[in-house]
Amino acid sequence: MASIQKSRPYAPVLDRLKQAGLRPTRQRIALAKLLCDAGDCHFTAEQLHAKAAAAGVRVSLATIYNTLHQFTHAGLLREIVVSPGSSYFDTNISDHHHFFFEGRGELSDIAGDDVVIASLPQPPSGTTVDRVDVVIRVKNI
Amino acid sequence: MASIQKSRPYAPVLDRLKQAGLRPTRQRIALAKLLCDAGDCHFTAEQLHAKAAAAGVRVSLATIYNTLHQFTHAGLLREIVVSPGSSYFDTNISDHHHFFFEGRGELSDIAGDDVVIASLPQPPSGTTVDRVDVVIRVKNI
DNA sequence: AAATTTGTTTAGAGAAGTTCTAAACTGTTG
DNA sequence: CAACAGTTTAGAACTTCTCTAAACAAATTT
Repeated sequence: MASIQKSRPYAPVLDRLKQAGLRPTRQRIALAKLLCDAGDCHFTAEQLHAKAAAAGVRVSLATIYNTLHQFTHAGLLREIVVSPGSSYFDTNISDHHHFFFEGRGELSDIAGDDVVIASLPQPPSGTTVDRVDVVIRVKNI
Repeated sequence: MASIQKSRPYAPVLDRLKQAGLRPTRQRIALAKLLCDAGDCHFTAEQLHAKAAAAGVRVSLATIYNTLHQFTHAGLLREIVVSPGSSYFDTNISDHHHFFFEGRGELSDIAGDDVVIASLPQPPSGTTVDRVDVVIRVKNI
Protein backbone atom coordinates (compact mmCIF):
# COMPACT_ATOMS: atom_id res chain seq x y z
CA MET A 1 0.00 0.00 0.00
CA ALA A 2 1.88 2.99 1.33
CA SER A 3 4.52 3.92 -1.18
CA ILE A 4 7.33 6.41 -1.03
CA GLN A 5 6.88 9.42 -3.26
CA LYS A 6 10.44 10.42 -3.97
CA SER A 7 9.41 12.11 -7.16
CA ARG A 8 7.21 14.93 -5.81
CA PRO A 9 9.39 17.27 -3.76
CA TYR A 10 6.58 19.46 -2.33
CA ALA A 11 7.79 22.97 -2.98
CA PRO A 12 6.47 24.47 0.28
CA VAL A 13 8.24 21.84 2.35
CA LEU A 14 11.52 22.53 0.58
CA ASP A 15 11.09 26.25 1.17
CA ARG A 16 10.48 25.80 4.85
CA LEU A 17 13.52 23.62 5.27
CA LYS A 18 15.61 26.14 3.38
CA GLN A 19 14.31 29.00 5.52
CA ALA A 20 15.30 27.05 8.60
CA GLY A 21 18.80 26.52 7.22
CA LEU A 22 18.23 22.78 6.97
CA ARG A 23 19.37 20.80 3.98
CA PRO A 24 16.52 19.08 2.19
CA THR A 25 17.67 15.54 2.81
CA ARG A 26 15.67 12.48 1.87
CA GLN A 27 14.79 11.87 5.52
CA ARG A 28 13.72 15.42 6.35
CA ILE A 29 11.63 15.73 3.22
CA ALA A 30 9.92 12.41 3.87
CA LEU A 31 9.16 13.30 7.48
CA ALA A 32 7.96 16.78 6.60
CA LYS A 33 5.61 15.28 4.01
CA LEU A 34 4.28 12.75 6.48
CA LEU A 35 3.58 15.53 8.93
CA CYS A 36 2.00 17.82 6.36
CA ASP A 37 -0.26 15.07 5.11
CA ALA A 38 -1.30 14.10 8.62
CA GLY A 39 -3.16 17.31 9.38
CA ASP A 40 -3.39 18.50 12.98
CA CYS A 41 -2.16 15.76 15.23
CA HIS A 42 -0.08 14.87 18.27
CA PHE A 43 2.54 12.17 18.38
CA THR A 44 5.64 10.95 20.16
CA ALA A 45 9.00 10.26 18.58
CA GLU A 46 8.32 6.53 18.66
CA GLN A 47 4.96 7.00 16.99
CA LEU A 48 6.46 9.03 14.15
CA HIS A 49 9.18 6.40 13.79
CA ALA A 50 6.54 3.71 13.44
CA LYS A 51 4.52 5.81 11.02
CA ALA A 52 7.59 6.45 8.89
CA ALA A 53 8.39 2.74 8.85
CA ALA A 54 4.80 1.97 7.85
CA ALA A 55 5.09 4.47 4.99
CA GLY A 56 8.23 2.75 3.76
CA VAL A 57 10.55 5.54 4.90
CA ARG A 58 13.69 4.16 6.49
CA VAL A 59 14.83 6.60 9.16
CA SER A 60 16.74 5.90 12.33
CA LEU A 61 15.30 6.88 15.67
CA ALA A 62 18.20 9.27 16.23
CA THR A 63 17.21 11.12 13.08
CA ILE A 64 13.59 11.23 14.23
CA TYR A 65 14.72 12.96 17.41
CA ASN A 66 17.07 15.30 15.58
CA THR A 67 14.42 16.20 13.06
CA LEU A 68 11.69 16.74 15.63
CA HIS A 69 13.90 19.16 17.52
CA GLN A 70 15.02 20.94 14.40
CA PHE A 71 11.45 21.31 13.18
CA THR A 72 10.34 22.49 16.60
CA HIS A 73 13.15 25.01 16.68
CA ALA A 74 12.21 26.17 13.20
CA GLY A 75 8.60 26.69 14.27
CA LEU A 76 7.19 23.88 12.16
CA LEU A 77 6.17 21.87 15.23
CA ARG A 78 5.39 22.51 18.84
CA GLU A 79 6.51 20.35 21.73
CA ILE A 80 4.01 19.59 24.47
CA VAL A 81 4.90 18.06 27.79
CA VAL A 82 1.95 16.59 29.64
CA SER A 83 3.00 13.24 30.95
CA PRO A 84 6.22 12.14 32.51
CA GLY A 85 8.40 9.91 30.41
CA SER A 86 7.70 11.17 26.95
CA SER A 87 7.23 14.29 24.87
CA TYR A 88 4.48 14.93 22.39
CA PHE A 89 4.82 17.00 19.28
CA ASP A 90 1.99 18.93 17.71
CA THR A 91 1.65 19.74 14.02
CA ASN A 92 -0.78 22.52 14.88
CA ILE A 93 1.38 25.55 15.49
CA SER A 94 -1.43 28.10 15.73
CA ASP A 95 -2.41 29.58 19.07
CA HIS A 96 -4.39 26.91 20.87
CA HIS A 97 -4.61 24.74 23.96
CA HIS A 98 -5.19 21.10 24.89
CA PHE A 99 -7.36 18.55 26.52
CA PHE A 100 -5.33 15.73 27.99
CA PHE A 101 -7.05 12.39 28.56
CA GLU A 102 -5.34 11.01 31.62
CA GLY A 103 -6.48 7.48 31.10
CA ARG A 104 -5.37 7.11 27.51
CA GLY A 105 -2.46 9.53 27.51
CA GLU A 106 -3.86 11.34 24.51
CA LEU A 107 -4.17 14.96 23.53
CA SER A 108 -6.79 16.89 21.63
CA ASP A 109 -6.81 20.48 20.47
CA ILE A 110 -8.84 23.30 21.92
CA ALA A 111 -9.17 26.28 19.58
CA GLY A 112 -7.44 29.38 20.91
CA ASP A 113 -10.80 31.21 21.06
CA ASP A 114 -12.32 28.59 23.32
CA VAL A 115 -10.08 29.49 26.23
CA VAL A 116 -10.44 33.12 27.28
CA ILE A 117 -7.90 34.27 29.81
CA ALA A 118 -9.07 37.52 31.36
CA SER A 119 -5.91 38.27 33.28
CA LEU A 120 -2.42 36.99 33.75
CA PRO A 121 0.30 38.11 36.13
CA GLN A 122 3.35 40.02 34.95
CA PRO A 123 6.30 37.78 34.21
CA PRO A 124 9.07 38.04 36.82
CA SER A 125 11.49 40.87 36.11
CA GLY A 126 14.22 39.93 33.69
CA THR A 127 11.98 37.47 31.86
CA THR A 128 9.51 37.55 29.02
CA VAL A 129 6.61 35.26 28.33
CA ASP A 130 7.49 32.64 25.79
CA ARG A 131 4.15 30.84 25.76
CA VAL A 132 1.13 30.24 27.91
CA ASP A 133 0.05 26.61 27.99
CA VAL A 134 -3.39 25.67 29.20
CA VAL A 135 -3.97 21.96 29.68
CA ILE A 136 -7.38 20.74 30.73
CA ARG A 137 -6.81 17.33 32.24
CA VAL A 138 -9.89 15.19 31.88
CA LYS A 139 -10.68 11.67 32.97
CA ASN A 140 -13.42 9.21 32.12
CA ILE A 141 -16.56 9.45 34.21
CA MET B 1 23.53 20.52 61.86
CA ALA B 2 20.42 18.74 60.62
CA SER B 3 19.36 16.08 63.08
CA ILE B 4 16.66 13.48 62.90
CA GLN B 5 13.73 14.06 65.17
CA LYS B 6 12.41 10.61 65.70
CA SER B 7 10.84 11.66 68.94
CA ARG B 8 8.25 14.14 67.72
CA PRO B 9 5.72 12.27 65.59
CA TYR B 10 3.80 15.32 64.32
CA ALA B 11 0.22 14.41 64.99
CA PRO B 12 -1.20 16.01 61.83
CA VAL B 13 1.22 14.08 59.65
CA LEU B 14 0.24 10.82 61.29
CA ASP B 15 -3.44 11.63 60.78
CA ARG B 16 -2.95 12.34 57.12
CA LEU B 17 -1.11 9.12 56.57
CA LYS B 18 -3.79 7.21 58.41
CA GLN B 19 -6.52 8.87 56.37
CA ALA B 20 -4.74 7.82 53.23
CA GLY B 21 -4.54 4.24 54.45
CA LEU B 22 -0.76 4.40 54.64
CA ARG B 23 1.13 2.95 57.57
CA PRO B 24 3.14 5.51 59.45
CA THR B 25 6.53 4.06 58.74
CA ARG B 26 9.78 5.73 59.70
CA GLN B 27 10.42 6.68 56.06
CA ARG B 28 6.99 8.12 55.34
CA ILE B 29 6.93 10.11 58.56
CA ALA B 30 10.38 11.51 57.91
CA LEU B 31 9.54 12.49 54.34
CA ALA B 32 6.20 13.99 55.35
CA LYS B 33 7.94 16.09 57.98
CA LEU B 34 10.57 17.27 55.54
CA LEU B 35 7.85 18.32 53.13
CA CYS B 36 5.76 20.02 55.81
CA ASP B 37 8.72 21.95 57.09
CA ALA B 38 9.77 23.00 53.60
CA GLY B 39 6.76 25.22 52.96
CA ASP B 40 5.56 25.71 49.38
CA CYS B 41 8.14 24.30 47.03
CA HIS B 42 8.78 22.28 43.91
CA PHE B 43 11.21 19.43 43.69
CA THR B 44 12.10 16.28 41.78
CA ALA B 45 12.48 12.79 43.23
CA GLU B 46 16.26 13.12 43.12
CA GLN B 47 16.12 16.45 44.93
CA LEU B 48 14.01 15.02 47.72
CA HIS B 49 16.34 12.06 47.94
CA ALA B 50 19.30 14.42 48.36
CA LYS B 51 17.41 16.53 50.88
CA ALA B 52 16.51 13.46 52.92
CA ALA B 53 20.11 12.31 52.88
CA ALA B 54 21.24 15.77 53.98
CA ALA B 55 18.75 15.60 56.86
CA GLY B 56 20.17 12.27 57.94
CA VAL B 57 17.15 10.29 56.77
CA ARG B 58 18.21 7.09 55.04
CA VAL B 59 15.64 6.30 52.37
CA SER B 60 16.11 4.44 49.12
CA LEU B 61 15.26 6.10 45.84
CA ALA B 62 12.59 3.47 45.21
CA THR B 63 10.88 4.51 48.42
CA ILE B 64 11.11 8.16 47.42
CA TYR B 65 9.25 7.34 44.23
CA ASN B 66 6.71 5.14 45.99
CA THR B 67 6.09 7.76 48.62
CA LEU B 68 5.80 10.63 46.17
CA HIS B 69 3.17 8.75 44.22
CA GLN B 70 1.31 7.68 47.34
CA PHE B 71 1.30 11.23 48.71
CA THR B 72 0.20 12.58 45.35
CA HIS B 73 -2.60 10.04 45.19
CA ALA B 74 -3.61 10.94 48.74
CA GLY B 75 -3.78 14.63 47.81
CA LEU B 76 -0.81 15.68 49.93
CA LEU B 77 1.24 16.60 46.87
CA ARG B 78 0.64 17.58 43.30
CA GLU B 79 2.63 16.36 40.34
CA ILE B 80 3.57 18.87 37.69
CA VAL B 81 4.95 17.94 34.30
CA VAL B 82 6.66 20.79 32.52
CA SER B 83 9.85 19.47 31.08
CA PRO B 84 10.65 16.19 29.42
CA GLY B 85 12.77 13.83 31.43
CA SER B 86 11.62 14.51 34.94
CA SER B 87 8.56 15.18 37.06
CA TYR B 88 8.22 17.89 39.63
CA PHE B 89 6.17 17.63 42.78
CA ASP B 90 4.54 20.58 44.48
CA THR B 91 3.82 20.86 48.19
CA ASN B 92 1.28 23.60 47.47
CA ILE B 93 -1.94 21.76 46.83
CA SER B 94 -4.20 24.81 46.76
CA ASP B 95 -5.63 26.05 43.48
CA HIS B 96 -2.81 27.85 41.70
CA HIS B 97 -0.70 27.93 38.56
CA HIS B 98 2.96 28.17 37.57
CA PHE B 99 5.67 30.13 35.93
CA PHE B 100 8.26 27.88 34.34
CA PHE B 101 11.73 29.29 33.74
CA GLU B 102 12.88 27.55 30.60
CA GLY B 103 16.52 28.33 31.07
CA ARG B 104 16.85 27.09 34.61
CA GLY B 105 14.16 24.42 34.60
CA GLU B 106 12.54 25.91 37.69
CA LEU B 107 8.99 26.54 38.75
CA SER B 108 7.38 29.27 40.77
CA ASP B 109 3.84 29.60 42.01
CA ILE B 110 1.19 31.93 40.70
CA ALA B 111 -1.69 32.46 43.11
CA GLY B 112 -4.97 31.10 41.80
CA ASP B 113 -6.44 34.62 41.79
CA ASP B 114 -3.75 35.96 39.51
CA VAL B 115 -4.93 33.91 36.57
CA VAL B 116 -8.51 34.66 35.62
CA ILE B 117 -9.98 32.33 33.05
CA ALA B 118 -13.15 33.85 31.62
CA SER B 119 -14.24 30.82 29.65
CA LEU B 120 -13.33 27.23 29.07
CA PRO B 121 -14.76 24.69 26.65
CA GLN B 122 -16.94 21.81 27.81
CA PRO B 123 -14.98 18.63 28.44
CA PRO B 124 -15.56 15.97 25.76
CA SER B 125 -18.59 13.82 26.50
CA GLY B 126 -17.87 10.95 28.84
CA THR B 127 -15.17 12.89 30.64
CA THR B 128 -14.93 15.29 33.54
CA VAL B 129 -12.36 17.93 34.24
CA ASP B 130 -9.77 16.74 36.67
CA ARG B 131 -7.67 19.88 36.73
CA VAL B 132 -6.81 22.89 34.63
CA ASP B 133 -3.11 23.61 34.47
CA VAL B 134 -1.85 26.97 33.32
CA VAL B 135 1.88 27.19 32.77
CA ILE B 136 3.40 30.50 31.78
CA ARG B 137 6.70 29.63 30.19
CA VAL B 138 9.15 32.48 30.56
CA LYS B 139 12.70 32.95 29.39
CA ASN B 140 15.44 35.40 30.25
CA ILE B 141 15.45 38.60 28.22
C1' DA C 1 31.45 16.55 -13.48
C1' DA C 2 35.17 15.36 -10.20
C1' DA C 3 36.98 16.80 -5.86
C1' DT C 4 36.41 19.02 -1.56
C1' DT C 5 33.93 20.63 2.16
C1' DT C 6 30.42 20.64 5.30
C1' DG C 7 26.29 19.06 7.12
C1' DT C 8 23.51 14.71 7.94
C1' DT C 9 22.44 9.99 9.04
C1' DT C 10 23.20 5.83 11.35
C1' DA C 11 23.81 1.91 14.67
C1' DG C 12 24.92 1.16 18.79
C1' DA C 13 26.58 2.63 23.19
C1' DG C 14 25.44 5.52 26.95
C1' DA C 15 22.88 8.42 30.13
C1' DA C 16 18.97 9.76 32.97
C1' DG C 17 14.82 8.96 35.16
C1' DT C 18 11.68 5.74 36.69
C1' DT C 19 9.76 1.08 37.68
C1' DC C 20 10.23 -3.73 38.86
C1' DT C 21 11.64 -7.78 41.68
C1' DA C 22 12.12 -10.62 45.35
C1' DA C 23 14.07 -10.89 49.75
C1' DA C 24 14.37 -8.70 54.22
C1' DC C 25 11.95 -5.99 57.34
C1' DT C 26 8.35 -3.58 60.20
C1' DG C 27 3.85 -2.19 61.72
C1' DT C 28 -0.54 -4.23 62.89
C1' DT C 29 -3.78 -7.75 64.35
C1' DG C 30 -5.41 -11.55 66.73
C1' DC D 1 4.14 -12.45 70.89
C1' DA D 2 3.13 -14.98 66.75
C1' DA D 3 1.38 -14.48 62.28
C1' DC D 4 0.03 -11.66 58.62
C1' DA D 5 0.03 -7.97 55.51
C1' DG D 6 2.07 -4.01 54.00
C1' DT D 7 6.72 -1.65 53.28
C1' DT D 8 11.49 -0.99 52.21
C1' DT D 9 15.55 -2.04 49.85
C1' DA D 10 19.41 -2.84 46.45
C1' DG D 11 20.03 -3.74 42.27
C1' DA D 12 18.48 -5.11 37.84
C1' DA D 13 15.60 -3.74 34.18
C1' DC D 14 13.20 -0.70 31.34
C1' DT D 15 12.03 3.55 28.70
C1' DT D 16 13.06 7.57 26.59
C1' DC D 17 16.29 10.25 24.84
C1' DT D 18 21.24 11.78 23.66
C1' DC D 19 25.93 10.98 22.25
C1' DT D 20 29.66 9.16 19.32
C1' DA D 21 32.28 8.40 15.52
C1' DA D 22 32.15 6.46 11.12
C1' DA D 23 29.70 6.34 6.70
C1' DC D 24 27.16 9.11 3.71
C1' DA D 25 24.98 12.87 0.95
C1' DA D 26 24.24 17.65 -0.39
C1' DA D 27 26.48 21.89 -1.56
C1' DT D 28 30.46 24.27 -3.32
C1' DT D 29 34.56 24.75 -5.73
C1' DT D 30 37.41 23.89 -9.42
